[in-house]
Amino acid sequence: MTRPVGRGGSSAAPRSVDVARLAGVSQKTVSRVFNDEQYVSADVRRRVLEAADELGYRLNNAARALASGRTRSIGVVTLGTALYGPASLLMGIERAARDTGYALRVVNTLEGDPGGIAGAVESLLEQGVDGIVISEPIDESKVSIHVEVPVLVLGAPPDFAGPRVVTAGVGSDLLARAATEHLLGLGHATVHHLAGPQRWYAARDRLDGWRAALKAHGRDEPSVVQGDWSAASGYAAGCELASDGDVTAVFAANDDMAIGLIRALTEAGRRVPDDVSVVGFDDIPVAAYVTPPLTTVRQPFDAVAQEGLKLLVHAIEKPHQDPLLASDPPVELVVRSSTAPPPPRTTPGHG
Amino acid sequence: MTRPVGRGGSSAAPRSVDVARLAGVSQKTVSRVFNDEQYVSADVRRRVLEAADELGYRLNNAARALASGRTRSIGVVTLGTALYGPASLLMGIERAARDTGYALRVVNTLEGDPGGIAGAVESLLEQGVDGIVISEPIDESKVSIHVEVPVLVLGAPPDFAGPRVVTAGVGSDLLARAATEHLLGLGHATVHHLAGPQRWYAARDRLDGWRAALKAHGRDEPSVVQGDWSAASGYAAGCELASDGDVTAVFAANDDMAIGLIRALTEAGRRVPDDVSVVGFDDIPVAAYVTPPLTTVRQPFDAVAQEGLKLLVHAIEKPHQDPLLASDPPVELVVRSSTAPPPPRTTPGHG
DNA sequence: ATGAAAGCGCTAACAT
DNA sequence: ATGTTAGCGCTTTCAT
Repeated sequence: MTRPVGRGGSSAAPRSVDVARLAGVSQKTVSRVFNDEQYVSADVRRRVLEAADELGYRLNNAARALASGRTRSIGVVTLGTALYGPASLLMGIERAARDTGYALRVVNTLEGDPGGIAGAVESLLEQGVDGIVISEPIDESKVSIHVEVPVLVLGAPPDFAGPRVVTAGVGSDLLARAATEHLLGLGHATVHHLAGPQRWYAARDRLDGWRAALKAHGRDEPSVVQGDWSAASGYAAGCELASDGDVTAVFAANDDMAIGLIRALTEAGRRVPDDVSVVGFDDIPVAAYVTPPLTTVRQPFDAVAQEGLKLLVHAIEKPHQDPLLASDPPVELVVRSSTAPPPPRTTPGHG
Repeated sequence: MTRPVGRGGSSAAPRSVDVARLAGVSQKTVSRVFNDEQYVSADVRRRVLEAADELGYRLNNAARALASGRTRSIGVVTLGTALYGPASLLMGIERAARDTGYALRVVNTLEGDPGGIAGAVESLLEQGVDGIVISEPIDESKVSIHVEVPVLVLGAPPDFAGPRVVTAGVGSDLLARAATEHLLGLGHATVHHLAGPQRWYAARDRLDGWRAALKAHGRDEPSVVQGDWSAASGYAAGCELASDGDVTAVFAANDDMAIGLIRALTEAGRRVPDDVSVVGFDDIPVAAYVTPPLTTVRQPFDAVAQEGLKLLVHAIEKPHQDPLLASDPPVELVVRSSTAPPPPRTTPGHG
């Protein structure tokens, strides 16, 4: 109690001046060392580093950000679900961000959140970020992105535009198309689609890909069944589809729904893949081990995150150059045992 | 080109002085309004808010942090996997953090990362955080947490101690015990365990719970089979266990492994649950829809995250009070169709 | 209930 | 290759 604990107290964190004093150099030189600037002699650098180590010095990021105007951090807006896709993407983003030397700030938008994406972006801006990534956006009241920092939108078409917006990984329609064509190639007359919630761009994308494949091959487009990503909704859809004898192939917009669907089909006495083929989307970790092992399409989350971040960092650090362009991620269809040729038509007529 | 774009340029973000000027008050008053301090007349508050709105003013967090010494953000160290458990926990933490007014900074420790948890903590400290949460820690070279800020460890026993460490959600041994006792209650002579990687506290916890249940009931403790959380490792374990006719019940440390296990058992001709009962852990979204629907144990991730954060925030904001104590999270066993009484012993001897 | 002055710990711009 | 000076935009402390 005889000694103030606050400023100047014994517990105060060491600052760069303290290091400078101990190393016998100017404070600016310490700054140079910690910023890897050139023109510091090896000897001075060593002395500074030693002094810093001795004092347990740590750079103060707030001061650095204030003085430089750069925070060296990137904000990400996620959906706040533990769904495999979004979660994988987030992990990929963290890894990629760290590789490029940026820290990560995360804000969720729970579905139906007040403010939604716009609110999340606002909150990130206030926290201070050099760039923002919007992962798996959903469409809510036309977010007009009106921010000074560059924005990376992962998994939405470029019409999500704004002043400094870059996009990556928008090829999920291609993947959906590949899935549908796999089924068509097996000999199915047409393919039904169990769609995700249409507020999600990811869901719309897959719907588009399915539709494109059907159209390209001149097939009928059966009416779409709506799900909400959950296995429960897949189960409900399966109950509905099981009663329709024309259904021989279904493309589900994610694996969870595909698994629910298969269960409903099986319970209704329709065998998978003998009677009905099912393909999923995502290749979740258990996809290869459910019954039957699921044919599905795999998204290269890591690659998408990595490329996206490269574009974002470029936009942050070279604001006057043209933004880089994203390349389409590779299509990877994993064929397992939930798909097969359609059963022979035993009843040619409908009655 | 006739006008510098930098300082004082037209694109500079408005500061609190600008707001003050427009509102006709002092800069300090603007600060008061934005910090919800008392002693600001309703009229002045309104004028300040209007001015801020007009200019598009946003508080500068770096400056605030520098001046106040508080960052109003919490750092979380995660494992960098998209596994359901860790991902759910992270989402829960984000939500809870935001509810308490803190922003979130996230750092992964990929398994086998240089520096590991200690490195991640160091990096968070440098970024500037008021508290740290270590989610689902793994045991690597005895991390001695040596930091000034409070640390919340989620899902590890308190021996992970340090100066200002609080713990929550360590009851997963209780859940494991409940799972094992469910099997015992069904009449199984003993229960095998398919364990997670023992570097994870979560895995050890479950092992302990299983062991405790067996011991409490005076049962044999079969040798443990090691997995790595993946369905593939569960499958491998299943191949091994299928050949042992004594195995009638298995408790798997997570659902993914349980699903792989069931597949191997089924392929080997051992029916689940008729010949072998299996219980998983986590209640992943598809657990109810795989074949057979999985009996499993559910962790209240949200509740754990919320309680943990309450403790952490308390430790941050009331450093001189005693830390709050965590209550054990509730046990929730979800009984579905992968568990049943053991088959009648048709072959009494081993010949 | 409001304001003035000082300074948080760093980087930037300009010496030397 | 190294040092000096002046802020960055807030909060703090102390007046009033």
